Amino acid sequence: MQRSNLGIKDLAKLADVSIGTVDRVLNNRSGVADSTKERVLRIIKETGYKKNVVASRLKLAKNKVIKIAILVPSAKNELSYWNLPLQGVDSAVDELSEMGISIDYFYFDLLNHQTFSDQIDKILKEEFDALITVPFFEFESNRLLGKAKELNIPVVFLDTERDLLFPGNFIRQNSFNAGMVAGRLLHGLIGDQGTYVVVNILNDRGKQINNFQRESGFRSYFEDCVEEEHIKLHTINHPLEDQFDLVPELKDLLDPNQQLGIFVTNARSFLLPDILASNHISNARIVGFDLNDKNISYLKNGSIDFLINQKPQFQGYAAVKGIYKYLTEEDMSQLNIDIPVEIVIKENVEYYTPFGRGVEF
Amino acid sequence: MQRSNLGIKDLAKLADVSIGTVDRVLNNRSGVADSTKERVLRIIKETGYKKNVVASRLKLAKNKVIKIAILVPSAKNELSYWNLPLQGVDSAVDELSEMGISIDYFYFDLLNHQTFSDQIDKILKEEFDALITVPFFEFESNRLLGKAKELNIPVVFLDTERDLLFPGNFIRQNSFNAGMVAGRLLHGLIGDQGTYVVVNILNDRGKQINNFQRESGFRSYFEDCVEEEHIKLHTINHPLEDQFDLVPELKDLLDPNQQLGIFVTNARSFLLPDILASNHISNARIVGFDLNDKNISYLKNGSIDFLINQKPQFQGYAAVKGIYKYLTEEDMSQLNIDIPVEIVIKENVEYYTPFGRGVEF
DNA sequence: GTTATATTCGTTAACGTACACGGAATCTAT
DNA sequence: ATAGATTCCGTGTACGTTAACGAATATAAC
Repeated sequence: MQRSNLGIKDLAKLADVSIGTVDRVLNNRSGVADSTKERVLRIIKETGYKKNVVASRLKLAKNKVIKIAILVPSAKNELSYWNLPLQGVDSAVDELSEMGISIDYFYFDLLNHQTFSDQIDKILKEEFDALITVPFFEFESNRLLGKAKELNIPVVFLDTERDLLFPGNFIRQNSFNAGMVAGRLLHGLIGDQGTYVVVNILNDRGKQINNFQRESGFRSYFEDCVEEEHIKLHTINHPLEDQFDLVPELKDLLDPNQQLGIFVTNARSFLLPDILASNHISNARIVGFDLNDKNISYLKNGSIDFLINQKPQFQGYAAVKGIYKYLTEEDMSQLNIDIPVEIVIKENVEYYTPFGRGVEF
Repeated sequence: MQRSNLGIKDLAKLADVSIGTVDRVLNNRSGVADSTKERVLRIIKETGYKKNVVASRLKLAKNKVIKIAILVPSAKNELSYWNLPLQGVDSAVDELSEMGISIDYFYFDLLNHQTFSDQIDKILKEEFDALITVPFFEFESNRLLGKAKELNIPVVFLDTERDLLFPGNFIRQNSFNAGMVAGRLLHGLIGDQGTYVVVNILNDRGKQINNFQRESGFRSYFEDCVEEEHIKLHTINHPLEDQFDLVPELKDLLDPNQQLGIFVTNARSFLLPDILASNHISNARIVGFDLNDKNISYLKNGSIDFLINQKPQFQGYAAVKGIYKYLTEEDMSQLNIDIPVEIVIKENVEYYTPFGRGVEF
């Protein structure tokens, strides 16, 4: 890291031109002779010049605000998961407010592809500098990436990774890896002799990419780590309904002499403890995802053993910061982030909960 | 958050004075009549003006560099723990380099109080704007805080919290809480029937505050959470020697029919697996602290089950950022931080290791 | 040789804050 | 009454970057 700390003015002196010319070279604008351009470029390389982003944004903050759009599923209520990335986004925008940055929110309906497409079109028309969204619809995501590539607008996808026709930027947890983590945690609690159940609680949209990957990672853990003998490992795919009761399916699987390990592949692990209790199943351990209020309260009373945090607030925060870094420094390194698979238990949950002890996300 | 985004110039216009006068009021310098001062203050309040820190630092970066000193134990080698906070410090300084900030490193000898005191005196003479250090010596830490208070220099302590005569700033993990976390993790693996051993591996300096607090938290977990029946819970305090062998003490405690849960209260949990193996003890589970290379390699091969991360790099990083925020915005909120008790296992260790997948500390 | 048209480059005024400098007004002392 | 001190406040420059403006030179067309 070459912290030379010299400015455009010094470059000008060294290259024996004016700062205007150096500026033209740096922002490769037209109107500079090839010979001088070469000379200036040489000086830039030799000195390891790095532009002062702060001064640059100070100048530009008024006229050239960086406009970011975020398009997420419309939330049913204020406790919705999708408010969390938005919180992080707000927090980053607030931090960068002095640098001239603005954010506009757009929403689509998870059950309606068209609403996503319509919003995308609207956003692309309004000349935003960057877009944050989710890759839930494959076809539409591909269409988006194609258009964005033409317009040279960076797109960052949150929450889920998926293969697309163009390379995309993803800020999300590796769900396969998260499943492996869940595998070890549950295995540690239950041991080789127990019965294991992967519970996919499906909503209107059915099984999502994350569910598949988490289950796959979970199974992979047991394939890798357990002496090949037959671990009893089952899967239940259950639609989410008003009167929700897993037990008929569970009962067949359950050996009362064995411990039961339950891995819930989404945020609805809070549904399990009551069902288990009402059916007098007491030897079960649960690992689930996400720090929603219900999950947290069951974690605190011991009904849920582990929660895995995918840091949704941080995803939004990091997306904005990454975009800012890319647009101001042409550094793309922060546009692709593997969110740590954070393990949360009763004793450390307060660090991860909003307004808890933590300062980070 | 009132993002009015108006500047000192707008304030001046509103108050019908010049920007110079507004500046004098803001930085409460002398030379402004009470009546106008009052008027300006009213405008400031009404508009919710917030100074543009970035522009301010741009102006001051050259002449008024923020000078920070960091005083840590001298490292035996490059892999030493104390290089980690320094890495974080460097990283923060790098991030803030455009804002005019500099760091100077000082070292003391952990076995010699006097070296600490001498370095403190040296630092205080050189007119630093802030100091980062560790509170390992009680008397000397008190002396430091007293002097720093006089000179109005903020001090941030890393790694360990301790009661001192003046209120201090601490960026550290709550070790009691970390012990509780270890308790639950080990209890989950071993269950009520096992034997538990807290191992304090002592070096030249004996038992440290963190060791006490971690053990205390660990014991507290079992008091709170386990149905009062007698959990078998023992403590071994063992000096660190070349030929280190815990087993004589362990053997007395060990029931071959029971699982053994070992909680190592410092970073030396890597010493245990070999000792256990050479004595044919195979039913032991280990929870330790810190992501040093040896611990990580045992974590990866399954000899250690959990490691607790206290994010030493982040501690250094956060200290510098907190000091910067305090000195530029008079916001002390980032000078006291409870580091999350991060749970690390084989499957997620790569997120926490330097040059791993993570972007944060 | 004059005018038009590019091409290349220097000058300068911002962005918001800090602070030195000095001007103007009021007050004190002789 | 006038010099000097004091109080109050406005002006101007600087931080590093950007970009509009225009000056200088070269090339082309008549």
